[in-house]
Amino acid sequence: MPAKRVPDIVVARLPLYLRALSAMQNGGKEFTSSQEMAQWLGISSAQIRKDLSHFGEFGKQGTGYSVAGLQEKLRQILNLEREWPIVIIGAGNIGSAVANYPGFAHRGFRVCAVFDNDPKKIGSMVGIYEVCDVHQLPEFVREHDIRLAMIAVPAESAQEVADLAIASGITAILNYAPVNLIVPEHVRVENIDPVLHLQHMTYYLS
Amino acid sequence: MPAKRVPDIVVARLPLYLRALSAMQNGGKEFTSSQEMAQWLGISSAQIRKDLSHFGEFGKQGTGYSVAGLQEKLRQILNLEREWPIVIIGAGNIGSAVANYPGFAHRGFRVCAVFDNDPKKIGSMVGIYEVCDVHQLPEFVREHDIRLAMIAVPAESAQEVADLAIASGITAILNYAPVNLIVPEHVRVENIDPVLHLQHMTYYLS
DNA sequence: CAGTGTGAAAGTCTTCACAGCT
DNA sequence: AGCTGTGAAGACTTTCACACTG
Repeated sequence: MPAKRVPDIVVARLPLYLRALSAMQNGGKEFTSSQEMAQWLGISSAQIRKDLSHFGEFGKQGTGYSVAGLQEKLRQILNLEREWPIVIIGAGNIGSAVANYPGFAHRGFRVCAVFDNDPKKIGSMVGIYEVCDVHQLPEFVREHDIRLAMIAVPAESAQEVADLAIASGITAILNYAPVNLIVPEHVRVENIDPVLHLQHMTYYLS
Repeated sequence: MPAKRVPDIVVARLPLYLRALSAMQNGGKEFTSSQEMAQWLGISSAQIRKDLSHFGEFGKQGTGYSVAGLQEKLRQILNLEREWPIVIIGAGNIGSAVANYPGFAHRGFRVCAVFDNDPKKIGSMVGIYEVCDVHQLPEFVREHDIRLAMIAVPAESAQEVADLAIASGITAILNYAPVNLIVPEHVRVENIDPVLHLQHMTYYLS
């Protein structure tokens, strides 16, 4: 499918397109156009067409795109035709909230376990999950062939926990700790730090 | 300060620099260089120097940057020398986790109230906050002159809630709902959707 | 016609490489 | 020597504008 190498920034927009298409489908739409999507997303229609053109020709001239059809294509491209298991490391505020977040299930992911190193938390329930000892992480990850982890531990422990996860076979990390993780070449990290966003916005608040 | 117009992408990196500098200061460092920061952050030293050069000359040749000094400069640039009050709208999983997140206090922000529209939640406690009726939002925002809101409500209500917040005087929104908010020119929105990050990463997991 | 797919042009961002300061 | 600040070069991204198609 990736005829040539596709810029990462293009790949990053595909999930956004997918999200818009889902919303349109819920609204009962059957067809859409690059213009309509563009308006919805606040970007240019040319960009959407160009982005999609990296992967194939999914539209019909004069008609636009089938909402269901384009969704399916994007799911294929993003490897979302299967369900990905995820582990959460850290059972504090954020870890618990993420574990109970209902938004994963219908978008390709399933949280399968929550880990922590705090003896007080191990064994307790976080939603439907019993918190496991982080020492069991390697075995669990290997046994269930898990690639994705979300890290929601304090900044001080994040690197350590990431190292453990990677040694266990994790190759993609969504990191909620406010630190830059150092990881080997073959591992991808994305970060979520709300404060970074807030500090970005305060620049524009005179 | 902004000699000319500074690219937004440059502004977005300043908080990252600030975060790295804080960590260095906690580690007892007094001076650093663009190279050291670059290594820490996984970007190029030239980029850091170029970014900073938009705002002034903060380093000393041969020596580098004073960790404390550069931090102060960045705080000035980002308007972080004051503390910004924030309201949270939505007292579910995410809203509660964010309300109790200890990471705001020392980075320039203070959560001052949590709102919801669910009568079952209104009046209950979320950490140290009593959940207020969202109908009180306009008055509260005006009275305390609040500019920043975090939206953590279900996707279906997010736009409605954003409109209310904006009408009340909010001009910057950190949106946790998985939808694209449509807002007037003068309002800034940043989005956090973990699923977008996960879907981005699965592209690279064959 | 309305709307795609796409080269070519324009615009933006990053890296290079080096003069110059400490 | 070591490291900054910065024009100029290079790389990357977005937009334009139009031939073409259903």
